[in-house]
Amino acid sequence: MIVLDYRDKRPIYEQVVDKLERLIVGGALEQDFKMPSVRSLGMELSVNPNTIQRAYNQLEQEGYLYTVSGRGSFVAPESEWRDGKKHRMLEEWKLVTQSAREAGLTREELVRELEGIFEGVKS
Amino acid sequence: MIVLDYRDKRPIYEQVVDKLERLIVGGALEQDFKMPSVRSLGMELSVNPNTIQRAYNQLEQEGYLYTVSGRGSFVAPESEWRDGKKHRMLEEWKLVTQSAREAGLTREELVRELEGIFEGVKS
Amino acid sequence: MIVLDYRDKRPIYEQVVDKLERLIVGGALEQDFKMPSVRSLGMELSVNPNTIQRAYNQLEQEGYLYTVSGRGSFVAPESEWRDGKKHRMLEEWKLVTQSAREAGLTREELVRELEGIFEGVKS
Amino acid sequence: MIVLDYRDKRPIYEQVVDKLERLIVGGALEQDFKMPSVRSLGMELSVNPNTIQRAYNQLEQEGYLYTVSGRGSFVAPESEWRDGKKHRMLEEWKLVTQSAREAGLTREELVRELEGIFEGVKS
DNA sequence: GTGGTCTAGACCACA
DNA sequence: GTGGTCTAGACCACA
Repeated sequence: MIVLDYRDKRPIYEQVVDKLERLIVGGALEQDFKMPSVRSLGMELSVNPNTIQRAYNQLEQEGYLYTVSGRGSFVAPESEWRDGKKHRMLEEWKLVTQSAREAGLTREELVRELEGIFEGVKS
Repeated sequence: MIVLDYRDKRPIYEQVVDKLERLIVGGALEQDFKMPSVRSLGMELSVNPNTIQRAYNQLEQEGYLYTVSGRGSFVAPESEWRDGKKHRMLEEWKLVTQSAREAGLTREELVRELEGIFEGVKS
Repeated sequence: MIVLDYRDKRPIYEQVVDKLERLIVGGALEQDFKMPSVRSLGMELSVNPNTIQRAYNQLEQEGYLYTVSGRGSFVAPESEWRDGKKHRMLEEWKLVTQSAREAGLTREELVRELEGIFEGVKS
Repeated sequence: MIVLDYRDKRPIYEQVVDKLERLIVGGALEQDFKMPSVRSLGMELSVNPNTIQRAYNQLEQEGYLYTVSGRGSFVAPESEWRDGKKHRMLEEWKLVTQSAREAGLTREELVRELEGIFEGVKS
């Protein structure tokens, strides 16, 4: 399901959050999909269950998961997280773009890169 | 010269690096400008000189400062850091833009924001 | 694991970097080998953990180690450092050879020494 | 006579030693040439006379200069420093070559570089 | 005075 | 337990 990169400097729980978030945003995990238990995912990744729990908690807080006590964690409907995610990404993107401008990158360069990244994507 | 944000969760030395880097990249500190000594800047920010030292070290490593032992630290010529900075910013920008696309932001939205950010800037 | 030379005028952290680098380059420490913690190596060498930390940081920056926060530091795969190391060594070697030439050493003398150093080594 | 590089990390007195040594070894300063006074050279380089004094002391110790009290410092005859210099350079060269070998550089690579460095030099 | 190194000791996040 | 950060304080080389 996920592969951790031990050479990544971010804490493990954050990597887990990131990977799972991508799977959900990318549509690989559908609404109401039952997530593996913290224990079993911990086993699979050779990671302490506490670490998985922490990741699940954060995902729940950001609206990606919902928990039914005694039953487990499930993927939340897109409406729960879609706007928050888009909004946060846009804010981050604006900050980075601002910094890019200050570092001397031009509008033309960035537009060109943008075209490359969106190539073949229907908006 | 700079103001620390104690709500920022990043370590102090990293904030100092970031602020000073912005001042140098933004042109507020010119080539060969003598930086305050680690002791005096430490006093000014109510921070241990070692912490400032660490920031200066990192800035030197990234080409923003050069140090003459026993004399002080000075702002390096733009040629030392310009290209590295642009390159690193572009790489970061591409990653964030990629993530923005995955979060559902469209080319049109990003181009519109781009225009806003570069408004009135001659490329 | 290593022995410090207190007559050496280089700073301790640099000696530690040097010794560990040799162990890694020489193959004595294999990929993914778990390095001793900064605390335990500090104890062993009667040196402050901060000093070891500094050495580990530098080794990480040069690609010899990778760190998993809360787990420890590990030897990075050879691919991470091999090329950089060879390149830096070659540059240093060229400078020293240039100086040797200026000091009056001849091509013949140096080739002879070279043969001695590479004696019995299959290229 | 000499130009200092303030971005060089070595202490200034060491740079001065190095530059003057090169001038002497390279034959630009002949035997018994009267060196400028520490004061005047200090003025010329915008450097404290103490720093120059320190450089002169070291050069005297290595046999490059001799001092006649009240008269000044003079370039020593080649016989005073030639062998020591060659010997020290050869030792350093052997160490660096040994390290180059350990880093994976081959005899063939080094011989090729050697030919480049000695190109057109009569031994 | 200035940067560079080091120690002892503390507290934190993470696992 | 492990690395990461920070402080207070010390001593050194260099200028």
